[in-house]
Amino acid sequence: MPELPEVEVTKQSLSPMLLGTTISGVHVGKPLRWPLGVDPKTLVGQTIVGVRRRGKYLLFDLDAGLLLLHLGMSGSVSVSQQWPGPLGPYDHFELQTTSCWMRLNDPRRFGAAVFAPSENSPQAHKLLGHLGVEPLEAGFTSDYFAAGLAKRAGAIKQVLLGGDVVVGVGNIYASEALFMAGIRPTRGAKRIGRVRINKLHQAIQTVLVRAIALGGSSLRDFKHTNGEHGLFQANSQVYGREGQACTQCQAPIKRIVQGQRATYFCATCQR
DNA sequence: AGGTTGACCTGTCAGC
DNA sequence: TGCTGACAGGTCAACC
Repeated sequence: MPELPEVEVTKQSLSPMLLGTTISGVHVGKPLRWPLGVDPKTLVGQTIVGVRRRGKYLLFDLDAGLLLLHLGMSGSVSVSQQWPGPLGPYDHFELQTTSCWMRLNDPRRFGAAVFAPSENSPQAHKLLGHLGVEPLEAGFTSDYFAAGLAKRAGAIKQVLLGGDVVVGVGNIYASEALFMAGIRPTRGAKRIGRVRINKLHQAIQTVLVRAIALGGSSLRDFKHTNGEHGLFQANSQVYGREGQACTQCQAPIKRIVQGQRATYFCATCQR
């Protein structure tokens, strides 16, 4: 999915429903990417005192510990205040609280629900420890971004996806931000001039903020907690538009593969 | 140490 | 209609 905007939109809708409620039941379905790491029963009785996002992880602060949810490629979360019926074949994790049910539905099972005793525990550190700065927080300055890119010889698209310089920029928004900044996805990160780095820094924030406002993208099966699809898809400038005319210059959009992932760009507008 | 590749798992869609 | 292969939002571990 689930890039930063989708996770952020999910967090925003989950938060008011879950905050302050107490877990009364936990159901674990088929194995996800990682095991929960604790007997589900130990979560019962704990109150959800915080709902946060870090990169593409949803974090639920409990009285004693932290629950991390990742949506992988195909995950989505639903919450409802009435019993949503029996678990479906792809509902692999469910939290029942004193006022609602929350389910993680994930056909491909690349997602995960993991318990960590604290944010500083090894369990949490393994997943969160290497993450770069949040693109929409104050730490993401263009100076920081330029310093991060200066150390990286690899293609800028793959550095963005790596998540150790800046988190949350996934395959769709990496293509979109690079188009907005006029930078070719294959360009070595350290070979981008400062003026263009500033443009990319701005483009990443613009693309993400816009996507959040539109409710996240919805290329396939992403759904919000209320079951509605996002609207970003209709706003895509390059992603998924191979062969179609560039919105700036009319040249056909190209598709290449980098690191086994599809990249879309305009060979005229992006250098 | 940074860069690259494979693996995880299953649904959908295009093409024959 | 049915089968096969390509492809899909992510990210870690294991290599060079």
